[in-house]
Amino acid sequence: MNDYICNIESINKEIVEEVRKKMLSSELTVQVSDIFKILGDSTRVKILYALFQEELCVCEISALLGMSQSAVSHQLRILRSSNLVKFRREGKAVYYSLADEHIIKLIEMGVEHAKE
Amino acid sequence: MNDYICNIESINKEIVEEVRKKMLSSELTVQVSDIFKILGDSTRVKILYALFQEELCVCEISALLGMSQSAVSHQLRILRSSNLVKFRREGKAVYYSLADEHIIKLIEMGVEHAKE
DNA sequence: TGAACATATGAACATCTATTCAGATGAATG
DNA sequence: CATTCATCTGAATAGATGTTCATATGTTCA
Repeated sequence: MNDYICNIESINKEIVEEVRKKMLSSELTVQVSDIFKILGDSTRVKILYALFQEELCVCEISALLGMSQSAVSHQLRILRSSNLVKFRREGKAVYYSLADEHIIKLIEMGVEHAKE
Repeated sequence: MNDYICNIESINKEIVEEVRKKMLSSELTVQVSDIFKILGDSTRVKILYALFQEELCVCEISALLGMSQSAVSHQLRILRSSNLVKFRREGKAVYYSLADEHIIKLIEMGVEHAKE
């Protein structure tokens, strides 16, 4: 980027500084946007919402969503590594469930926003 | 994808159907994930959070974030087209502000989640 | 009107992302 | 222990995304 600074009345430099003080830390902002990035894919939202209703194994999820088992598994990996889901093995099947229902509150709030 | 269906006890087909009934509509899910997609970039979260503090013009935002005017403008275009920000022209400058503070509630909830 | 300034935009580019495909892993079962 | 089944994983690929650069637009002011 260039270091261009516009000439709008000098007082606004103070405003910028005031706003800067109230900003979230850069790390926190990145963490927050990382969470939203995970919710920014409809497949993952569907998986989370399904697991909110019921514990499900991989093949049930792929049947529910009409997606390949592989695609679902890749997305589950992302959800696992962000600690949004947990899983247990039962024989050949692996059952997934929500690690924390808090994430559903976020989704529901997104739903509220979308409905407006 | 392949149409493979696993052989887990037949009763689970009923479970899948039960869950399917409780799922959000596909369009709504896409709309929701589209909102999260917008929040899934730290630059946009920073811009929204800054505008929550104060109405700002483009060059103030770019000074605040240490980003080029062009990059900020491109992001503002995305925020504009999702109706998250509004703007008014004042001479040469264009001042942006939040269209709806509701989006901040979402961000704050993301912050809560991130802090855990 | 022309120069200076603030912002917007299109093209180009590098990076990231989601899915598919092929094959590996790990558990049950005969 | 070989086979079958459910799941996982790595490589490949196509499409999306964010930034930069150059330039266009629109406003002010001399």
